[in-house]
Amino acid sequence: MKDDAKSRKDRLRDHLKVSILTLSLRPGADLDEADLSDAFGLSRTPLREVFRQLAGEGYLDLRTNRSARVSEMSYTTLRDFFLAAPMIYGAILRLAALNATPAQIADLKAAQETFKAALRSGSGADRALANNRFHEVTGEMSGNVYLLPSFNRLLIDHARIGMTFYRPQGAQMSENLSVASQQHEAIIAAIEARDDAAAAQLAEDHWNLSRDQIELFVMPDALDVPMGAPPRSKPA
Amino acid sequence: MKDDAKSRKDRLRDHLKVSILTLSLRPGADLDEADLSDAFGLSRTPLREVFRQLAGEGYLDLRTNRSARVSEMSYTTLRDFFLAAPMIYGAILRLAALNATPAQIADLKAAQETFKAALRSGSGADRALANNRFHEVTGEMSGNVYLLPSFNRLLIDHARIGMTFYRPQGAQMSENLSVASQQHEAIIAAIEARDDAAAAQLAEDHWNLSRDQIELFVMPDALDVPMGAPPRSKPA
DNA sequence: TGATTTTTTTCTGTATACAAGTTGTATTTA
DNA sequence: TAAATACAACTTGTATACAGAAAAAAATCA
Repeated sequence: MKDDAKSRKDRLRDHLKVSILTLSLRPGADLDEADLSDAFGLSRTPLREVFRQLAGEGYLDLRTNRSARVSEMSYTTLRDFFLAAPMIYGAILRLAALNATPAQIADLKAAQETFKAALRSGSGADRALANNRFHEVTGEMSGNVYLLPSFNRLLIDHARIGMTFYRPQGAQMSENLSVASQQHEAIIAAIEARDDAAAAQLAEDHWNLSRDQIELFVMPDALDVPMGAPPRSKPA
Repeated sequence: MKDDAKSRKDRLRDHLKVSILTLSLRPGADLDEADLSDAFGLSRTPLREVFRQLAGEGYLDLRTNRSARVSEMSYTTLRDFFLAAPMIYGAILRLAALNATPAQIADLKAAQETFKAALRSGSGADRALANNRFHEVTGEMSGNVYLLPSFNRLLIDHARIGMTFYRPQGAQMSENLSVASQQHEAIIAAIEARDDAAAAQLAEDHWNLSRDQIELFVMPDALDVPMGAPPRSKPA
């Protein structure tokens, strides 16, 4: 049971989280208990406990007598996401500035270094995971148990939305990512200075950047699309 | 396995939820797997799955190789609660007004009837549970998967805080409960009228009433506290 | 051939047995 | 007596076997 500090259960949990966040496991995908049981050397009992926990965190959907599924992403969820994200992100960053500990600030800087490395040489998945980790740390900093469940739920789908819409390697996107990185630095500075107003403002800016990037791909070149528009066209 | 529509698992889940919300199971209380297993005629495997789910919803805390515990309520959580509740409640009620279906409005009216019945003849626990159900329905109405996790987490502790601070049967409290009931009616009206601005305002009013009631017992007779001024003074 | 029913197979849900870990108690030692 | 250690009782974690439900495949009938 004590494998090497990290139990097989933890490894399975991490594997599923990463696979889901990077869309390696697609929304709606079925998970086979027997396969995973084999692959991770775990019996079905602990495996199903991991499923239940991940379902609670919003990674999976469980239906009785049916296989576990990666939680869905629909048009509706995107709309709900746009509605909830600015509010929660602002509140979390404001609280992060007020409550961050030195150890957490060190974590945040480390996360930002990883993010910058991923920008230089990493894959889209690496970027998404590193960005996800950065924001997870801000959540830990806020330390508010009532806001965290929603915040973490948002982060899951933000990563997945990012994987969807940040994929094409346009010049506009490189520029956006560079700005995002600068905003991360500014966020770190605001938190270190305990400047909660600045942190809240940066949350808004950071969100707007992300939102614009998403809209760029949801509404390609947003110009007079006829009727029955093509699913997606690549912007310049 | 198919007992009578409601499985033994569901019954256990409901029992634990009610016990925790009404403080019949106190924050920090240890849960014995063998006892519950006996009492509900369930083996430990499904029982532990229920534990994991309830932990995900914020009812329980799980620690490896130690017994499951009812989630704690500390001074800190109360502070975090006061911070997060107004924001989330407002957003939920606003969305509820915009998205409620006729069936959900019927549910809400039924919940309010139960609440009024509990006010007349019920115990403190009955009132807390009926009030909890009323607000749960507003959460369902909002239909926003990103806000619901935090909202439901807040509702758990709101019920528990209510059980703590609404206990003494003063005249002030009866008056407050009567006002709360009237606010519920107004909330129903605003939702039926799809008036989201009114719903948001009512959320604020309803929250303020609840907050004042809590403060009444946290700071009894809150008169000119000398040094270290009180965190907030009661509005007119 | 095509639709429908029956049978087979596969997968999920639960019970139970056992392994590993924790806590409390008794015993030893200084 | 106080601290430390060893032992015993108990509790949690995991594997496995089996029961029940859903899905897939085969067989039947029009």
